[in-house]
Amino acid sequence: MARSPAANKAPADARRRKATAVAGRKPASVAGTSPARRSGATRRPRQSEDKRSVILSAALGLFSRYGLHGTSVDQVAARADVSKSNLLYYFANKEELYVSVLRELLHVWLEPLRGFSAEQDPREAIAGYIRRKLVISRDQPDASRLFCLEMIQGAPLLRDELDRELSTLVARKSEVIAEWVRSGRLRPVAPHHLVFGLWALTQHYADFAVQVQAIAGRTLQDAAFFEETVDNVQRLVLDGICVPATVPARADQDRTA
Amino acid sequence: MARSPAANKAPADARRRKATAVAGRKPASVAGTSPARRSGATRRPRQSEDKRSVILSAALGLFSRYGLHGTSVDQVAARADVSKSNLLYYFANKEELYVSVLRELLHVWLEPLRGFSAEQDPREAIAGYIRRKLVISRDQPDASRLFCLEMIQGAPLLRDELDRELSTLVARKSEVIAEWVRSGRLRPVAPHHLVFGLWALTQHYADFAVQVQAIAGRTLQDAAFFEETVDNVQRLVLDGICVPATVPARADQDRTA
DNA sequence: GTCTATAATTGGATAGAC
DNA sequence: GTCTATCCAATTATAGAC
Repeated sequence: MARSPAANKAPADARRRKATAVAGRKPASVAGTSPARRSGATRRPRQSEDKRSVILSAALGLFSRYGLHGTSVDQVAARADVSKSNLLYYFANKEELYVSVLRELLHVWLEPLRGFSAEQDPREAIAGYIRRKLVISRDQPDASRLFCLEMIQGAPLLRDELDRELSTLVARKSEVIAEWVRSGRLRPVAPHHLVFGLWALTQHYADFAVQVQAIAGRTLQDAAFFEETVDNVQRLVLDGICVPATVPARADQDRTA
Repeated sequence: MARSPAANKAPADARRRKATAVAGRKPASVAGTSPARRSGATRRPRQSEDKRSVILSAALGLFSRYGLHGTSVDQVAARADVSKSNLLYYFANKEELYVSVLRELLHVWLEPLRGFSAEQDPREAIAGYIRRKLVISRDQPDASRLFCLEMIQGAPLLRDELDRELSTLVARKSEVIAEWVRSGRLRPVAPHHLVFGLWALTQHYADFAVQVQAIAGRTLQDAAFFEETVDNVQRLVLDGICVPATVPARADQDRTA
């Protein structure tokens, strides 16, 4: 299967290109077989850029639903409104296309987390983070789903980035959370688990949208449901981890207490 | 896995229609000649049952990682230690095998939720539920992943069951949660969102095990990490939704307010 | 029930004209 | 850069002997 880079029986030169794309460490410069990859040094004509991004976006839509193997390049080409061979002019092969999509994803996906810093009020920072992540789940559900797909499958094509970019970022932000806890602004919580919980709670609404739809009858596309979701998730998390002082007094509950 | 006798029996005609919503594939004509499915009425020799379940379990392992399209029947056969054609004697085609796996899954997946009833103490019920779901995430991560995969893809082969079994069960249990809220034993929370949150928080550790491993360096297989996870998730959820009476230290809040 | 072919088709990738 | 026409590998599924 095409799962492991050099573990199949493709022709030699084709495999060479695949291995390069998959391993990802090396500067993915491919010998002049195809002009698909010659970035950086020379500027690319605008038209090419546009077409590439059209293809990438079509690919995202399909890969995120059917996976790498469930999607044919024909389908991507059709959706991007280019011919199959033209697509293969821009991306040397299917796997390179897939990885290209994934790379863009990782950036978007991590962006909201970069904002965390110890100076912020944890309640505001976390509430804002939840909202931002839910906005992404609402506006870019495909991205979330593809990321999830890739994780489920063991991230064979993203493992390097995972170990580097992602885990170092999380390590830094966990330190921020730990600082919030130390300074008494947050209840004791294992930072990693809080991060996992935030991801899980917010991405779920994109990844399991079908299930949410089946049960709640609505998805994040519905404005009211979106706000309802933001509110519920925020309260679930915050009222669990914030020190009691930061919990706004609820008059009715004070009366009953 | 659970060999429920009446679990997954579809009549021969179901085999014939294998047109799926999956990426616009056209139906492959199937001549309904294989004896793969003749159940219920006649008892099946034990050996057949055993072999079927061996195949199903092999299929789960592969489908859950690589998806329906990412897995070949050859691979399943190899993993189950049977020949490909022998496998196709037991399951008329690849899709029937896949659906058979999914059906068993849904049952396991929903089981813990059935326990909820209004008479229980919500705190105990929910804490117990979290632990049970995390046990499943630990012991049957493949099942969780395959379920997730199917959801991401829009559950094309499970949609009926989703709309029936799952959503009616959730509707009933949501009523239980609502009752807990009404009786003041739980903070105000939208039942659906609580259910989604519980699922998301617990299944995340199975579905994103690779990410958890990359960041935390451990998975639920590690006993200490498992208990740490149970504890953190329980606290996150419970201290968020339980009535303030169960939350210690309200005194300072009154002072600042 | 199990096996050895093999039919039948999909789909990734290339060649070469323009 | 783009297209048409292929090539060829991978796989599903079937036929039919034992």
